[in-house]
Amino acid sequence: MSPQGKITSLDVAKRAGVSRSAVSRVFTPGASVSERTATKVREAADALGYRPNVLARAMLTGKSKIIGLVVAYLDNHFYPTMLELLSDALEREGYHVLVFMASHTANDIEDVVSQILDYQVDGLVLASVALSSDLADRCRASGVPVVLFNRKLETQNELAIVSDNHAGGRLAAEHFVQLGRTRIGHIAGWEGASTQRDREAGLMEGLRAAGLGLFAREVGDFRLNRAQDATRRMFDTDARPDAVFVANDYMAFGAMDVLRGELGISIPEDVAVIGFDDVPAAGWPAYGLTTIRQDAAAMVTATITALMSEIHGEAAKEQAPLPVTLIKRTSA
Amino acid sequence: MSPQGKITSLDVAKRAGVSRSAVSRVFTPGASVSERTATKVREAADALGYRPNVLARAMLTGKSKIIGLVVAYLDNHFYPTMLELLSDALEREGYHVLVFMASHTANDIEDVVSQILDYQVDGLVLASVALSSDLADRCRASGVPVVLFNRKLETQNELAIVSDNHAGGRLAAEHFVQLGRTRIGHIAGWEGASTQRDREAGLMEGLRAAGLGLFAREVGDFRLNRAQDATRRMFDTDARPDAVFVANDYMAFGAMDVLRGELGISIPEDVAVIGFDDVPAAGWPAYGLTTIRQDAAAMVTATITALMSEIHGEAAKEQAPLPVTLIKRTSA
DNA sequence: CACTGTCTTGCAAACGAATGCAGGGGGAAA
DNA sequence: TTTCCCCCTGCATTCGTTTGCAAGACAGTG
Repeated sequence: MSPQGKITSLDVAKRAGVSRSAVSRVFTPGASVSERTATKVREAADALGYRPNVLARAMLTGKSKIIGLVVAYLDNHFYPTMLELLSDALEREGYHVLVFMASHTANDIEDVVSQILDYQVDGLVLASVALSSDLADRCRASGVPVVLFNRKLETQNELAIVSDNHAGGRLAAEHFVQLGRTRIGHIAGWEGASTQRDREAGLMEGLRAAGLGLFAREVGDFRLNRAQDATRRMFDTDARPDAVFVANDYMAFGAMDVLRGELGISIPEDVAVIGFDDVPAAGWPAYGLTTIRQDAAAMVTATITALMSEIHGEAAKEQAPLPVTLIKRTSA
Repeated sequence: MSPQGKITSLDVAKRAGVSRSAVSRVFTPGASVSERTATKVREAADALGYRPNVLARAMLTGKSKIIGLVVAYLDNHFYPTMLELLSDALEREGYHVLVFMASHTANDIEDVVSQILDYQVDGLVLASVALSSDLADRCRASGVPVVLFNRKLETQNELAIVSDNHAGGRLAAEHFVQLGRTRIGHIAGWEGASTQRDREAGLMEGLRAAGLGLFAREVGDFRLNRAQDATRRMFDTDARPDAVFVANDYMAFGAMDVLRGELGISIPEDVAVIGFDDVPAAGWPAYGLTTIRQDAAAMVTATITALMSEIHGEAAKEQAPLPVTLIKRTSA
């Protein structure tokens, strides 16, 4: 009970009249301790306010019980939601989340991942972050399981948890067609993202099936103001689309604001809008955004399942894309 | 260069033909190493892909370079924003953020904080989380600096970073008065929160100064659906308010949705609405929410300054509440 | 009473790096 | 050339745990 310094297992051991090993065993589930010493130790520990030092344990066991999360966009509400679900679920498993922002430049991911590995994380979740192949190798080399969240790599055989983005794009196309729309525009996200490519490919396939082509296309890079600019460009013409598929809800909000607020276009009468994700705000009446829902909870569950399998040595099996649903609201 | 196992400083030392100490010193800024061995070591380290183990270093130095963050509401976009700023700024200082959700029950904060301390964090940020006084003591006892973010404790002398919530409430009142509104309602947040109390006290003071009282009051607990219920209750009467001060933007969105969508009330003609925080969505045309802006960046900066002072042993000086601004948009 | 088997428990060696201390080497000054 | 001093470097200890190993305790059985 040093006034300022930490109390160690040795302090507890002394007070309980046992060895450090005994103390350790009391706090190690499944270790062999008699009930008598266990209570003695627990009493001493409580009295002193002792708790095992996770870092010291981590050194020895090689398990830090921390999962690194690299996340790029926190302004798109899909990711805070995901973070909350992930953190909650991991806490239940005795893990915790160390957050790393990759917001700045694109190629500092290298640095970021290096820093994470320095913390001896037990696993790594990369949320909507592109991973270079040599970086992937480095991670594998250091034996840390990596899961890509909402992004996949064609070239690598990394674990990737994604929704069926292709099907989602196709659903959007089909809904537009069913509404009788023919001049369909697309506001794309960042073109380096697999999600973007898949969603757009699905859209194109759906249009083609109805004998249609893409009427207009602009890039919004998954950023709000870029999406707004994209919208302005797309509608600065006489031949305007009568429907727009926006690659995610976040950008769709920006697009709707421009359409309604700046251009006086009414939704869905003049232009129907469909987004992707189904973030909470999509359901708020101010937007009433028709969208393709990704099941964030299922994605997180799948992420954790995969992570835990890998951590426990069983190679996680490839995860099929998770199903998406068309949520009809007022914007289309 | 063991195929799977970690490479340690010993591996690098062998390859470079020096001792472990030399390697350590190369990676310790300010240590005494000759340029010649430094390059030798760096070469060997690069070749092997060596990076110092942060956990091992942490044990010895007592500095883990990790900051714990406990956060309750991630659905209110003020907090993701804050998290992004905080994480970015801390990364710049060489720290990282370990996230803990306190979303569930109220009294598991005890557990949560204990768990955090197990990780030997260098500091602790509690965002909109109430801290019992004995818990505060335990933190102090373990020598971990604690900063309360957006919440303060009357009884304790904990470091607390808050905006001038009182002034904010008063600004809202004054703006309503200036607009000629007289029947002013208030949708309160969680009543245990100091922010709520201060904002309401400021509102009341402002009203009183104009010879007014509160016309209606309901509690929304900082939750969206509770705020919507609160709005329904408040307007389920013939004597309706002509202005509402909602304790944060997040609830204000819910209130506006109910007013416009369900009750057909127009904003600001029938009812003026003012929120608090100025989250990004408040500026989106769909809401155009007039609000009291908290400067999240300044709050984060102040948080980090305080934290770093305490970590480096200089007692951080008490931080005055940060100024707030009335942002006029279309809702009032 | 002796023997064997099952539980407990302490000892000591890890884990990977930082650092005080003392010794070695080299350069500069006389 | 000698002496002195400073700069580097290696040794060994330390941080707070876990865990294999072996010994001790104790009960059950013949």
